[in-house]
Amino acid sequence: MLKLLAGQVRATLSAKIGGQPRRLARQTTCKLNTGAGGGGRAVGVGGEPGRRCQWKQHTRGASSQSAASPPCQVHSPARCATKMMAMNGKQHFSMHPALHPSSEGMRRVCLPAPQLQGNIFSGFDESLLARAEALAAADIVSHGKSHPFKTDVTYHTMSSVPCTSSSSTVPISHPSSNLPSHHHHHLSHQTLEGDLLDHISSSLSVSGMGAPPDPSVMTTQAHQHHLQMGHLHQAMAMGHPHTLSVHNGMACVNDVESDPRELEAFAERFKQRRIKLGVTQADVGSALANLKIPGVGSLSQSTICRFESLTLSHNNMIALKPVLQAWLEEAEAAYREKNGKPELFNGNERKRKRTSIAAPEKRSLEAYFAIQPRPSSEKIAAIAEKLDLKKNVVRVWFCNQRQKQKRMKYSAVH
DNA sequence: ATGCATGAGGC
DNA sequence: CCTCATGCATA
Repeated sequence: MLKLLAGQVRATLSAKIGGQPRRLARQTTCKLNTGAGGGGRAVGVGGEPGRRCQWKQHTRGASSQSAASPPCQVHSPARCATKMMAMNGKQHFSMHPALHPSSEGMRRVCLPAPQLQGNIFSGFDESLLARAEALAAADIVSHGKSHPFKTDVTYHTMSSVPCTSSSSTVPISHPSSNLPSHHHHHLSHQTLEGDLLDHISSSLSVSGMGAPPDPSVMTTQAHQHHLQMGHLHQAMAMGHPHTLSVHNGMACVNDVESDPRELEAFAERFKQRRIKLGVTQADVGSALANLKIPGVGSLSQSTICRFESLTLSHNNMIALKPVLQAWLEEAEAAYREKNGKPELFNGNERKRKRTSIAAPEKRSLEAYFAIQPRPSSEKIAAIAEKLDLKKNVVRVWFCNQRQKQKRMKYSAVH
């Protein structure tokens, strides 16, 4: 099984890191950030200067961006298009279902969900919307802030999975999309408005106070998957931390450890060592391209930061770990030898404005989200209209909110 | 450290 | 149109 695991990891890596598409299937395209925005799945490039973290990172940073990453080079808008791929092709290893951790499932399971009532009313209409909004507002007034839930959920270590990686590729990934409903009901739909409203009201208020976690979404999805896994594993995972050796071309990555504890420990260790080396998150991100690991390009400061703070999905953490581990080893070796590392500094110009949703609107969105995390297009349009926001902004907000919910964060809780 | 966004890969 | 991995822009 190790092999299997290893394979998986690899697959994961390739898929993600490599810029390859998640399911490996298609390859291609790396997209890097082309001009605009963010990124897609490929490894993009980019580091950024950002920093301001409290730790010491001195800000120097400069902007970075490395130039090209192996695969695609990046930075420019259209460039890359094809290429890449060389690497790995491996892929598809399928694991036994049992092995898979399905991160999603787990995650969800563990997540605290704030209010569930939401599910019950899944289809709210205008009035419901209005209600939610009103409630949100009221809520606010009454308690000061009160959002129903906090954004990130935390993934608790324990639950996680054993081995796993699920690569995004195969297994796990998507449970989600359309999930049916879980137990309770989604059935209702508009009809029950009255009742729903009442419920909602209560729920909202409740949430305001306690902010219970919302299981709605997760629950659903979780069900889809096996929720099981909860604990099982750790055992295996621990084994070896092998580092991944990624020697040319082949990465032997076997880090199988998908043990959340391991990941958590690694992230922490990574952060400390990085700081010790005096390297910023942005530098690490851009330096990754220098590792020349096939399929691995640079990453942004954001991603490194999220890795360290464990705010990436489980799969993503697992995929990135070997790469970061490789960098760390190399950087420490270089440090010992006193070689400065090459890093890269580049500067780039950027400009893209970020829309910012005002607090009141945000509160309303949160209220809606508590009721229905996955509003239909129509609902989104209705919400957008009410809040005077662009529909796409609202849609993206919901997507991001859902993503946040699923985010992993190991908290030792439990 | 995070919010809003993009885009590949999927249904 | 969603999910997921990521990134730019920001607080």
